[in-house]
Amino acid sequence: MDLLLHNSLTRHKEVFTPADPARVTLYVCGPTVYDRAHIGNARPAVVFDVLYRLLQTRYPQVIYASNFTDVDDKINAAAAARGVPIGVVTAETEKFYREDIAALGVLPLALQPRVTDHIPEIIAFIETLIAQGHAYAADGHVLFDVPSMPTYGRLSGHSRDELIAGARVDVAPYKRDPADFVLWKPSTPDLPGWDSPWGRGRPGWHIECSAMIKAHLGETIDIHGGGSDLIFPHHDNEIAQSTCAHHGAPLAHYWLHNGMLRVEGEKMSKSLGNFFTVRDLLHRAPAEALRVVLLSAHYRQPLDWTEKGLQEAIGALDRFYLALRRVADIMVDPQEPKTVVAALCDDLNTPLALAALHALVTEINKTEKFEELVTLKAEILGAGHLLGLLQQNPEAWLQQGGVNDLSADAIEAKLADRIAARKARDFATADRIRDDLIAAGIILEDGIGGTEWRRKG
RNA sequence: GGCCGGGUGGCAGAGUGGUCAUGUAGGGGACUGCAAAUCCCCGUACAGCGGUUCGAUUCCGCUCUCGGCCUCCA
Repeated sequence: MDLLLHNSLTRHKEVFTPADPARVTLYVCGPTVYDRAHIGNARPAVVFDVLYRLLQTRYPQVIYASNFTDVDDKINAAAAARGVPIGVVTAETEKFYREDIAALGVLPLALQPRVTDHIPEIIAFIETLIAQGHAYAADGHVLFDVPSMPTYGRLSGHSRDELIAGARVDVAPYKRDPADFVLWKPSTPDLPGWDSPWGRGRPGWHIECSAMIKAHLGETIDIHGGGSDLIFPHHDNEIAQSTCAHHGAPLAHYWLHNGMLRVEGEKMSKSLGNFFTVRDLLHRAPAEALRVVLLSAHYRQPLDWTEKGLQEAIGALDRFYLALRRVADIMVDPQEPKTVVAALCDDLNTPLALAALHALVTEINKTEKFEELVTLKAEILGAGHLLGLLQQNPEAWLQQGGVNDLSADAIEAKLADRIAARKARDFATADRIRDDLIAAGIILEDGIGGTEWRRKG
């Protein structure tokens, strides 16, 4: 089955054909490490994790890199505000990011390069651009010469003229052309800086991705991903730098962009007070539920983060794990179901994949036949593996609770009392015990094999 | 102002030129001591106006409207 991906470059779905099927390369723009990851940061991490998982089922080697941008004015500001060295902010934020993203079931990446580890490569890259006549030094800066690249702005659809016409900021005097952008800029002694042919300075925003892609993946990669807000200027500028440095070789064949997150219908912003960090949300809801929310809309669509949506995600996982609990004793080898694979192969249609998973769950709930239970459980777990879901013990999900909740032992004791009461057909006592447990957030289910319990999500 | 992308049932959210999304909420039924869970059934959703077509929610145009980017941003 072909894998179709929507290529932002052509604005069409295209069949994915890697340049070298033996070595598929993927790069996704990572965070600038100055503050806790917010839920919007988590969307590309989770979405491209699903792509990574899907690619791994189809190709023997997938090399996936995502950067940490650890040189940036926002970092400088954050460090100054806290009165700590920049390295403290970046090291701490990177650690938090890794923890938060791992909690969301994102597979670890082998390549997570940092800008500060690639300064020589960046300087070399800039020197190449100057030598090729695509960049120039001026007033301690090095700028990319936009008019030297006729196809500049193709990804975003912006022409250089439109950019200049729509410019809302004053043009720096050292720029030859108003559209030129910074590759290298001077640093004052109090700011991080490195010696360079143009004096002590630091890299501009876009150059690090071009340099690190070249260093780790090569001149041309298969897939480049990131948030849609990066299309312009970041990705257009990456394309400009890399294409010009590499004699016209494209930077990436396929460009994928995820849509932006909103919160309760509003733009997420610190000033509105609706700025959720992943950490905050992990305290309020199970990580797996956050992941389901992030996959419940197609990655290119905007996603409205709502409390209702989060509760629905918890409900969906309850349904999945309830079905898996019923077949907990059956051992299977996970197998990717065709319906889910087909959904994901159609430009990562995760809502459709989730619908297909619901259909499998309905099927397993309906059947008593052992052979069907085996097949369906294998497929449900296989779907879960592709989506990064359903990898925990059903009881772990269904009985997870907060620290102040009733302990499992206490619940089991009450359950034993109730079973005795029911045996004696003392339903008044049995119902009173059940009501007590419901009040404590415990839901009971009397089945033919005994009574099961779970915590209300 | 420029460049993009949307408007689907109470809500969330796929998709399609002509019988079905799916989930959730709601109504009914089966099962249950009663529940819970599960299963079954139900409600004539495609912003508006034109056009193409035997037929459009799906294609084209216009209008209205929402959002992203153009400035740090996933």
